[in-house]
Amino acid sequence: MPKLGMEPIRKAALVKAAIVEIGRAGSLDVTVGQIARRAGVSTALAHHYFGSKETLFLAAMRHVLALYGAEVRGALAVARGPRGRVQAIVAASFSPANFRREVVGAWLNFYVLAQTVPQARRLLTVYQRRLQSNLTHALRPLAGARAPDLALRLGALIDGVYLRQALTTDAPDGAAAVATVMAALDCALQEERS
Amino acid sequence: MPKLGMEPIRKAALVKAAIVEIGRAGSLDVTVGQIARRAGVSTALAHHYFGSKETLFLAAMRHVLALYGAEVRGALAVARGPRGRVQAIVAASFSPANFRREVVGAWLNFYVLAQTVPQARRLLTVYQRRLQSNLTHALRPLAGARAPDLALRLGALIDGVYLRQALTTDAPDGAAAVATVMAALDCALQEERS
DNA sequence: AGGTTAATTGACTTGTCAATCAACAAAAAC
DNA sequence: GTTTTTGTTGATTGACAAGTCAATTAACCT
Repeated sequence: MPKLGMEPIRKAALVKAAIVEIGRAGSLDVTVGQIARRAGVSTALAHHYFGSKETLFLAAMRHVLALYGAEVRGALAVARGPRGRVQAIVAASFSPANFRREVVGAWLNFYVLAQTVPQARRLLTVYQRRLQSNLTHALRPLAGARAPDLALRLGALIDGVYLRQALTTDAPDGAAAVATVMAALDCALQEERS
Repeated sequence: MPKLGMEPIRKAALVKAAIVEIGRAGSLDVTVGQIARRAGVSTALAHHYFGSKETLFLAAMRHVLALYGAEVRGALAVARGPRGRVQAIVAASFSPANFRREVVGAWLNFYVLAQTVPQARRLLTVYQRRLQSNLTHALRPLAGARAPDLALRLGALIDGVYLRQALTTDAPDGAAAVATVMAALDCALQEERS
């Protein structure tokens, strides 16, 4: 049965399964067995490729963060004008891919993981810094010296709206989320002009 | 050794110990043994009074939420003017008691608990609704019909700023947090006036 | 004094799960 | 055609933790 070149395929499947299981369970209390079963392999294989549950979790985090980063870059590439760039970042944060219940649940638990696992914290910190930096650059032409402060505010607002999604039973509404954040932006810009 | 009327004392001690341990561990992965030891009792006693780990966690949540609610009410009682009322709510959210690392860590994990335990979700939902309602009432004289929308935005911003505290290694800075939120408020009010 | 009740615990049961290991299958290399 | 490498798993181990129980101590009541 063994075919060659399985490693990347299995790893990818396990990472994806881990995200799904964490999202479904809404907790990091998922067994390697659950993840492996969903990926269609044995627990031993999961350990074979990742060495430990923690490593697998970290790989899952990296995957989610990478997806998000790619989405932001993609949206930025086609965005026009400073305000368009900000909107691109916000919209990417609430894109259907990132704003699904299971993904939000996984994010929430990655925050928890970051409390205990230094490497997880580092990953999240890097993400946050990059978001902050992206927002600041996009805001610079609009808000000048106040750009960093505004970026902080908008970044926190994005996180907050995201977090609240974890509580509501309703289906996620990305458009409404974007509208909320963009309204805050416009109000800040109006303040700027005056 | 047994003195009478221990129940409320033990329960309180266990609840407090649970919050501390959850905050310290940064995760719900704390054993009843750890909590009991910190409270100075045996694991059996913890089960005797609470019946299950989950019930103990729910009691801890209720305690944190009650503390927060009391702080908000207290601040509202002495606040003057509509803007003062908003500031009171915000300041209570970032008061030294609520903005300590361990408490923030506990909050974060209560969000996680709410993913799995319906009653935990109900508790958090009630808190959020009350915060929303308080903010809306305070904002009504300032923002009129836009009060609900603004309350939503400010509420999410509070949550976001709070969440970010869970990641930084720095000591919490409640004043800066309040400033961030109040800046957003002022900017929205300025928009209103124009 | 004797019975009831609250407080308290150590020992035990039961279950679970991460991680390991020994073994097997097939492709590749020689 | 044997040997090595890669993929794969069932079975096992060792640790740990939630929840139970029977037994103990002391206060309270009458």
